Amino acid sequence: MIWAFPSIKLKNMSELASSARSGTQDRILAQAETLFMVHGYEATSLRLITNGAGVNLAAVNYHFGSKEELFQSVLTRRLDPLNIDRLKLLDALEAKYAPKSVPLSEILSAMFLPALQLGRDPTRGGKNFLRLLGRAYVDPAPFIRNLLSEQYAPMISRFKAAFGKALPHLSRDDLTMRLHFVMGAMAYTLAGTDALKLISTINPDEPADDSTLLRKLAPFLTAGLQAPATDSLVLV
Amino acid sequence: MIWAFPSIKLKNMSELASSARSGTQDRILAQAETLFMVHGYEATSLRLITNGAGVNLAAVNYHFGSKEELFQSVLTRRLDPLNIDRLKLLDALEAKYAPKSVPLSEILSAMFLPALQLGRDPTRGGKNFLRLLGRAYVDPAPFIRNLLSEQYAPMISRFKAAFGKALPHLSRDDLTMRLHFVMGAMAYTLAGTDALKLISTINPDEPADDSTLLRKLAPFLTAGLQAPATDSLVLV
DNA sequence: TCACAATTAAAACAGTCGTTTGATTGAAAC
DNA sequence: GTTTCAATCAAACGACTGTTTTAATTGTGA
Repeated sequence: MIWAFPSIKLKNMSELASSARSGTQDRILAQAETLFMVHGYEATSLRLITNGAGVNLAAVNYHFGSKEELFQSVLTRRLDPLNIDRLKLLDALEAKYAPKSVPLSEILSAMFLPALQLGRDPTRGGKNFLRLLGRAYVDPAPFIRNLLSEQYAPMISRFKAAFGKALPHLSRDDLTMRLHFVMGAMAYTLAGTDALKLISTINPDEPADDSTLLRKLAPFLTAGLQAPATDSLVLV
Repeated sequence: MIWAFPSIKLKNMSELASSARSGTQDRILAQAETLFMVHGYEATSLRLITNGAGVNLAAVNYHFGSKEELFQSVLTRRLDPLNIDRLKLLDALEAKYAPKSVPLSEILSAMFLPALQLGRDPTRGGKNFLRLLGRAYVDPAPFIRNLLSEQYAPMISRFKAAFGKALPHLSRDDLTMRLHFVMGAMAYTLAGTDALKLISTINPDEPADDSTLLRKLAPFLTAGLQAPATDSLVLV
């Protein structure tokens, strides 16, 4: 193996331009994004990706090193900018309301609006990537779990602090669990329209698009987060 | 192939007893339940299952027919009784409150209490099965999606009607979406404690067990379902 | 004890998997 | 014009996949 990651070993500007010009990396990433979304990580083979992208099988290992690193590249190239956008919005909100807490609905907006915009922008992955993200949240593969927790740790801790400030009546553990529920509802919503069939046959003429779903999700989560902290179930 | 499913071809009572006595089917089911839970369907090989169960590799195809049918057996042997319990509770509630609607928190109890009891009963799968179920909800494999929707269709439609009666202010589509969120939060909660690491480092001395999580989930969902139906996000 | 079925066992089947190798291409660099 | 090196290619690597086959073994009713 001479260079596992030739695209990283950039000596000058012309090489940067040429590596971007070739397009095989982008074709691989685009095809992998779609196939990982449809079939999941394990069930997607490199031959399926490379055939669909019209490139040689060895191109994945040459450009990305391994299948796991390809998946990581697929995820981070969209997720990094998304989380940066989220934190920028939260920064602006906290500056605006300081020293008071940011209203709950506004914190949720800071989480959702960047995802909504990304979902409507095909050049940034669009709906495909949102679904891939939702599936990644619940994938059992250890390297995906580690990848996501590293990728999300800074963003989540910032938002958790903001939520805690806006919801002073919740204990630390209660807040943790409720954020868990928020992530779950969001991940499941992103993960797939086909999962909707579980609940009911929705009107096929006007399919519930992802942006509608996300908009409907916000008031649901706001009310859930604001609920009193008492247990409502009597255990048997 | 003489008999693909010998356990189904039951000629008399003694044969039923002997097939249950052998124990290799049960050992396969137990091991498969654990491994499918930990690694997911695709990443779990039959050799991993049979080695762990201490049985011959061919035993899976002999007793269950195929890997997919093994997974189906793992799922349905727990899920069928669970959903029957849920519907029994809902029946009792509707009889008690008829002709008025069942209170929201009671409907949610009918969904959660049977799952809570199952989660605490190791002889019925316990926590392992609950996590397996949470993962199955979001597995991309088509046969798992079909399996679940068939398995859940009657239960969901009954509960959806009850929810609709208790939440008359919601349109049909809004109700559908909110039930979608409910299922998502529940699936994500069941799917894994390790997913909690995403949100925060929870106190390792007192790990949030599944029953606590489910009890905390109910007030969250109750408030979310009762939220007004207006969109709270201004789109850009 | 015999016969017959149910079950288990070892081995091979025909593929697919991710990855690596070695040769070939093509375009800059000197 | 030669050198150089990233990029691409076909081909093969060894390991693993779910499934099937064939044989041996077991347990049970006649």
